[in-house]
Amino acid sequence: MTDPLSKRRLKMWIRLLAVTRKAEAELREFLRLKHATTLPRFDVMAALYRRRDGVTMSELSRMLLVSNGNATAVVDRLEADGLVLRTPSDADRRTVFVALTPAGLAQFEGLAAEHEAEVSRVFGGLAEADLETMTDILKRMGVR
Amino acid sequence: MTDPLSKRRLKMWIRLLAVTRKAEAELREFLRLKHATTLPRFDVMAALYRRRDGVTMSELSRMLLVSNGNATAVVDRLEADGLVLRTPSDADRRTVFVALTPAGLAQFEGLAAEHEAEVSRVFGGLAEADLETMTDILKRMGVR
DNA sequence: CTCAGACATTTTAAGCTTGAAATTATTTTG
DNA sequence: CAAAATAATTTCAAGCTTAAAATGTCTGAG
Repeated sequence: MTDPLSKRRLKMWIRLLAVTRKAEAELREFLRLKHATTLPRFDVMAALYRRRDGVTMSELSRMLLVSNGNATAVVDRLEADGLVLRTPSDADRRTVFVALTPAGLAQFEGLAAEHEAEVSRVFGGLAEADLETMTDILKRMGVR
Repeated sequence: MTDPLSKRRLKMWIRLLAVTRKAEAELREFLRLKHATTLPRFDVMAALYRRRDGVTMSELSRMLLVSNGNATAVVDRLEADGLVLRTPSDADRRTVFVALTPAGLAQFEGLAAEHEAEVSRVFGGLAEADLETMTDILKRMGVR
């Protein structure tokens, strides 16, 4: 009666993908309507906020799990808007540090609290016990 | 000591996104290297396989949680490759049915088993109890 | 019957994303 | 030291994705 293991894994994956996409779509809409920005821009700014002293482009793309070409493009647009700044490294002239500008920091701080509230709303239907269990299992699933 | 609820929801979301992106990246690489295709193409073909008698463009984009413009673009490319076929509806000339061609069906059947094996590999590290728990909670989180 | 609104799809413009190639800089090693 | 390997970033072409506008079609209220 029970599906073979591989089929159950497949079904779990399909659900995982559906739930994630749904939540992503809601967050994207929130960022667009309420803050005229996008998820990739938010992700980059959040990474730069966590590492206030600056990160290299490579670190940034590793943190966000995106290609470095992608990081370049998003940072280009944020830089054009004056929200982030590139600074060449003195020690290694291949390396570039990226950091939030004061304007970027101010914008992000306004955004962060509302983003957290929105995430909380999106997952509001999830029972607290399930929340802890999920976090636990996801932790074990690791992002090595 | 414990974070407020909204912070815990945020942390869960960040982990959920990371795990999903990691798995997606592995599947994308698998499809590209072993089968010279992409995840969006696979997703469309899988949807058409599940509904062998054909679906409309609107149904397709709802099934995949993507915009209808997006569905149009992916179907365009699959159609150019002879893997899917559009058929105008007799009853309603606004409507178009999309279905796998025999070539598309053949390709997908070859793909599906290997895809399932790959998903199984990607989530191989997940204990069976955790797998069931995840599926359960994801089901409750619903994709209303 | 008609035409205003609803509906299904495509088109468009802009941004996102990727993998690969190109560029520039550093490090290793013969 | 010079050449080769490695590394960080950008550029490129192609495909993905979205929201909004455009196009063509249908339906029902008057």
